Amino acid sequence: MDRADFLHRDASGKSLANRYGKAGAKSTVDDGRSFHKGGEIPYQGVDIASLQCLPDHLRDDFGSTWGELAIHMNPLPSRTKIFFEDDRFGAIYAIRSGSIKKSRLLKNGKEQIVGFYFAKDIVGISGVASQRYTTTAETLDTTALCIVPFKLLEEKARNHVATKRKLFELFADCAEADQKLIRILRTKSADSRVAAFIVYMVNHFSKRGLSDNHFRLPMSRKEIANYLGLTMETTSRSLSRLANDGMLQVDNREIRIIDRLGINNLAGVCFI
Amino acid sequence: MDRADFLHRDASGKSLANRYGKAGAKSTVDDGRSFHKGGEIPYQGVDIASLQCLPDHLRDDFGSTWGELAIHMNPLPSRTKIFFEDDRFGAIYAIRSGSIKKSRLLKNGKEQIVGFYFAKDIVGISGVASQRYTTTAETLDTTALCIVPFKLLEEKARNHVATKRKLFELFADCAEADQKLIRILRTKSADSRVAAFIVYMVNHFSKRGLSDNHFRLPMSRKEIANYLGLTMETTSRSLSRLANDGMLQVDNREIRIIDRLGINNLAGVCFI
DNA sequence: CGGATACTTGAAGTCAATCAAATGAGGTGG
DNA sequence: CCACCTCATTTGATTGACTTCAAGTATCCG
Repeated sequence: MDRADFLHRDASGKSLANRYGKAGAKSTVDDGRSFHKGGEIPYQGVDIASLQCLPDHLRDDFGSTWGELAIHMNPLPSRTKIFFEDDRFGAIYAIRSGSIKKSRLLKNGKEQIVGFYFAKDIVGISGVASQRYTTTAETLDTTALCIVPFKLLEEKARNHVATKRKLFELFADCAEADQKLIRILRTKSADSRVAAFIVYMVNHFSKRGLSDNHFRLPMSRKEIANYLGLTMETTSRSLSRLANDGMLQVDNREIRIIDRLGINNLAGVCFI
Repeated sequence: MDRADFLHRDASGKSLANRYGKAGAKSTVDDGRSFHKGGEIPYQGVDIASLQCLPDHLRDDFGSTWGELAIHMNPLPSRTKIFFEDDRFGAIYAIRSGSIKKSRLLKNGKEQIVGFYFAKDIVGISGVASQRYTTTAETLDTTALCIVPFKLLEEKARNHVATKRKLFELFADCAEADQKLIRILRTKSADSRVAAFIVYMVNHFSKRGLSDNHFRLPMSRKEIANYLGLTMETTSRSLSRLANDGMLQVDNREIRIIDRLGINNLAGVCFI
């Protein structure tokens, strides 16, 4: 079985998450090992105690709250599915680098993108309520993850108030992301939606210590359009318009913000 | 202080929920008593053990899981605020009869309606993560509620697996409602959005033992439009069109479904 | 280099927002 | 009980924005 078969679930195959979902706390490491077995990316062992594994805001005062629970994974290639909608829930995933899109498969076979996630984000938590992942997660470029088996986390949360609180926060973040998308989709103007998307992206990146005026989009125009409830053409035209109006420089997927105030005003309509 | 002043928060006033939020498990009953103090609706005492208070699906095999935690309230008049966005979270509310809308206040003072709720629904649970209500809840007509102080519920959930599971379910329902709205808002056609709304309403009612082909809308066209991301005029026109096409009978707020299949097909676009 | 895919741009049509006005329903006070 | 007022709703006409269909250009990857 080659890696593509393994990672991209077919009729009989199982996604990464499904394997982790079935793993007890004890056997998690072994499953982590088997995940990359025979893959092009060699498995280099589990860095159980790695503090680099998890984002700063997930460490407690001793610097180790979740690090000791997390399994440090080697980078996954672009367009790798991490878990599928309706897969049994078993772990949450912290992004160390790269990017992920979350989507739902509609009954007509089309996908509905419900969010984009980047370094220091956590994905998969929304599955805890129903014990199944509510979305499919897929890498947009080479992406390094930490797997945090939920059973361990839950156990820790039982006696550790800070962990419990953090779990609740992650939950609240999920809901807030949905509300943000609802606000965007209620906005009529395509330009405002696109501006809101750009502002969201740059805020997200700058909050994480990256440049506050330029970044590279890891997703296609089609995917942006899908997320924003527009067509690819309209999204492209909006970006061109924003560039023509001197608000942005657009060079393929490289975006540079020229008129931050203008963009904010335009995006503001989404959040008024 | 008259009731209107008390229920509709002004600069110094507090909503019902804020009072409950500050109440400990012990003093909840007293706060419940004080809520109606001086109001036109006389307070008749707390029906602690009332099994009628909560919907069937919130009872365990012994018929009393949540009933013993709930405070049975007298009906509130139409257009009464139950809790406000950002109020301190303290209790969840089970609707016995009537209807509620949940909304968020946008920065420009406009409201954004995010959901409608009816008998046997639960509202307020989304506040648990951030310990603040994430929306404002308001009755649309005369509405009878049960208040379930969350501290008691949480305590029960600690040792009672079924309660814990039910809490998770309620959480998942919240998220699912958001996803439903996202699907609707991504739908281009106004007719499809309105059809989806009608289908949602009738399904909701028929699942709860009411008629599966007619019902009365408790909310205005403006509120439907707000929820669906349309204007009032477009919503009205869509309803007229559906009526003209022989799918519905519309008499003011009374709706009767004539062509269930046609409506479903049209609405289906929202859920494909 | 060549094929495929991603992206941009153009032209035309459709549909919802907007502005405007008329009608209908509900509530109030005489 | 009716006149009157207010607010909700419907309906009409117009305008503008987004989609759609179509063609051309750029970029990526072997």
